[in-house]
Amino acid sequence: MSFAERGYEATSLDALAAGLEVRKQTILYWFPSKEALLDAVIDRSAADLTAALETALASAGDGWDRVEAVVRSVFRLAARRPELLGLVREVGRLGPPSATRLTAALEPLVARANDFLRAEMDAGHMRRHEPRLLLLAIYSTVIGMVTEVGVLRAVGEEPTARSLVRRRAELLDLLRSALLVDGGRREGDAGRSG
Amino acid sequence: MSFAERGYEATSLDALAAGLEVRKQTILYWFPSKEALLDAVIDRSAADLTAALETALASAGDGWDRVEAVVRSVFRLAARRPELLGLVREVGRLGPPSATRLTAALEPLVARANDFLRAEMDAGHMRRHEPRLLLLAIYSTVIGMVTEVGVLRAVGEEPTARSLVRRRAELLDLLRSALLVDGGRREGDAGRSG
DNA sequence: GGGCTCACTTACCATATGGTAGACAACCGT
DNA sequence: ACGGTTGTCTACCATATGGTAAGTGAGCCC
Repeated sequence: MSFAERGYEATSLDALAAGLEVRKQTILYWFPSKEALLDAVIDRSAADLTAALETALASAGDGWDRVEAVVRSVFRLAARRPELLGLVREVGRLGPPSATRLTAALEPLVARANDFLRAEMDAGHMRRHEPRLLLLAIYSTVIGMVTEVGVLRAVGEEPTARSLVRRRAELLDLLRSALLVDGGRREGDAGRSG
Repeated sequence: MSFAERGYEATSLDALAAGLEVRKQTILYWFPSKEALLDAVIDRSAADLTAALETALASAGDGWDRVEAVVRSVFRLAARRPELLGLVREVGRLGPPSATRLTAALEPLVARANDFLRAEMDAGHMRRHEPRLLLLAIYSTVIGMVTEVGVLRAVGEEPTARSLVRRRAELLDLLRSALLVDGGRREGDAGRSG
């Protein structure tokens, strides 16, 4: 869906319909309004995203493997269905009520990630951080590495498939260094342990 | 400028004019078109951003201090002039030609950052990474930590001033772990200094 | 075959938008 | 005092947009 590429406001129903080789009224027959269409797209995307991550996590091991599985899954989506991640980005920008809908749909994933991170920290595998802020940071980085085509070009990297692989490797490297305890240490020892 | 908040397409000249307590035609008198206005805003924002970072860097020390100075500067901007960073995000999303204009205006900063990172890596202070991709990652994380209000709420953090300080601390912590050699494990080659 | 629903279409509309044309008042140097 | 410039305004306009109303034809059920 080109809501993700051109942006919601910039995408007219006529343009959308033309892309589907259909008249605008056909869209309004299936969806009562443009916003309802967006909601439907959000629901569908959230479901797809959840399914993809769920699948990836199902066959993943423990600990760091799970982080890596999620990242790889997201990058696979970036290659196969870039609109999906673009939509997440776009909806986040639109703010309520659409953003609320999306975050609500993804809340279970967030909660799981939160619990996971906390558990890993408690187990001493990961450095201590505020899990919520850590999630925000990881989210931003991953989405950015995957969707920021403009910035990518600005730093002189063309958004090819090969580049995507490089970015994935780079990102995993960074995350490992940032998160894993045995991937670095030395910081003021974690004061507050639950 | 509310281009940053509501988005370029979603911001009408009338709305803009109303905010300025002026008629739309006054805007079109000073700027020949809406896009010209955007360009002007971009130029101004890029200049302000550059000035802010330049100032921060001028009184910063060496090595990691410089990264920290930049991050602190960006967070200060986030508190004082949130539209500035919002605009960067928005323009990045708009794509060419506006994005090209912005990236061109910020290119000197990018080049400097690139050189800096490479030098730090060569000196063995930072882990080896592709500087360009590293920049992309840092950019995404910083902008995200500062502008992703929706995601912030989604993870259960209210975007207050206090939260901003927490986010800054968290981000600096993460960056230190991720980037610094002595903040992490033994990386293959690069002889670790100090 | 008549009625009915379904998927989709054409016709149309109210509104909002970016932009043009030109009036009008304040201010200027002479 | 006056012609010109400057900044803002009112009056319009062409177009695009989301949405409503009203068909139209294919398939189906009896």
